[in-house]
Amino acid sequence: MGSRSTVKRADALRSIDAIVTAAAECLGENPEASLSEIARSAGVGRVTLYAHFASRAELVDAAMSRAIDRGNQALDAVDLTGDPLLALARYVEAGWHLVDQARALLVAAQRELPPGRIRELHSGPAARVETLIARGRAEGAFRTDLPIAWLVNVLHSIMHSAADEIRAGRLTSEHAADHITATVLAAFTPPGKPVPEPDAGA
Amino acid sequence: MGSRSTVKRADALRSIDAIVTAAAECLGENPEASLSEIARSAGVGRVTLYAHFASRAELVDAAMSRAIDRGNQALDAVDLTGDPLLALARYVEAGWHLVDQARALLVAAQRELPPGRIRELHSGPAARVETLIARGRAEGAFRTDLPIAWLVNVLHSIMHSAADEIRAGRLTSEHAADHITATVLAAFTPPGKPVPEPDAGA
DNA sequence: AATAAGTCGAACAGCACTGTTTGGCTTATG
DNA sequence: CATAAGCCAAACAGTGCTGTTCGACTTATT
Repeated sequence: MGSRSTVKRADALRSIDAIVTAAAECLGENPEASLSEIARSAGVGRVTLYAHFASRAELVDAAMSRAIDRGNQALDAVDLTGDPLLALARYVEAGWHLVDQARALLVAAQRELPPGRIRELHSGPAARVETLIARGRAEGAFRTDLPIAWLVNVLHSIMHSAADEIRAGRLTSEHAADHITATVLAAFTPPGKPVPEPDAGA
Repeated sequence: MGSRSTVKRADALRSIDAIVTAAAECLGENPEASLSEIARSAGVGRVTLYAHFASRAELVDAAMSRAIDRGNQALDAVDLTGDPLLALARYVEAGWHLVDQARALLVAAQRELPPGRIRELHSGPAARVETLIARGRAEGAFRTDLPIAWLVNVLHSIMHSAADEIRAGRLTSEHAADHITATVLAAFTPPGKPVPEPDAGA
């Protein structure tokens, strides 16, 4: 689905880009932002917006897809090989930031998009973490007494909550990554084994 | 604030109760539930609802307050003395259930109520956990390298995420408490000390 | 320069919700 | 049993959004 006609004109592409950007921005601040607001913020008429996106859902989907794409690109640059503990730390360092930005956008997506679509969009990042955790388990670094899906969930939920804490002013972005890594590494440690000390990396 | 006139009549009290109950129920399923829906579900006219609650916010506040009260009562029955690890396990056992029920209600509250009010309502349960964690730290059972507020946050955010997982069908309420406790106990373990094995309690 | 594509403001219709009023009815309570 | 308190349906006004249509204007493309 998409380009019905042969090709889009340059200014149309520019408009579309501005709209999606503005959508990500507005919905990021307020998940209930109206299409009028978004159009205004994009420096574009409301009608133009409807000319490119048939419904609110379609726009939210586009904004979310772009955010995920950007995130995937950023995550591609992260080295997830070597010591699973350090790899996980690197992942957190790069990832919590993305989660922070996409936070409210996700809220909007959860309201407007069917749940299956959300999971579909998240499948990329999720797979990355899953394989990392699986490897860590195979090497004895991570616990095997809890399902992988649960561990993935714990990681993301802690990153999300850190984002909330920052917004509430109870946590500085300075310490966020450290706190998340310290917490998650401990949570992933197999029962009976000692919790890793922070001195290792950096 | 509350009863302006001398006393409320019995049927009025019954209506109010039915409304608040229905509100908790409806908002628990859908945070955007309209006042009409709630009134209908309460078996009461829309006008009656407005007779008792001046605004939507007022009703949400009432529903949330009651849920918190109930939660506090349930938590009062939990023994938080003795081994901090076991005490925390008992807290989770009793608490995750409450979080599960109040989950969507909280979402509604976050939209309608000022953030300060939310924190105020949560101060009861929060204080409970805080003192438990503080005691566990003093006894060397919990880590001291992360702020207490962060640990409290981790606990609640994991309980919340478990509730989400259950609703998504990826986790059974059977295993929820076990997973949460296993995760949180590990996350709270001081660096260098071994993660507690699950065989202990039960 | 011709034309198809794109943009825009204004205005329309439709919807759902909030909050209020009116007037008649039922019921708790003294 | 009298009456004040409470209940309710219907109807109203007001708001803010979505999605569409229209006609005039501008701009990219060939």
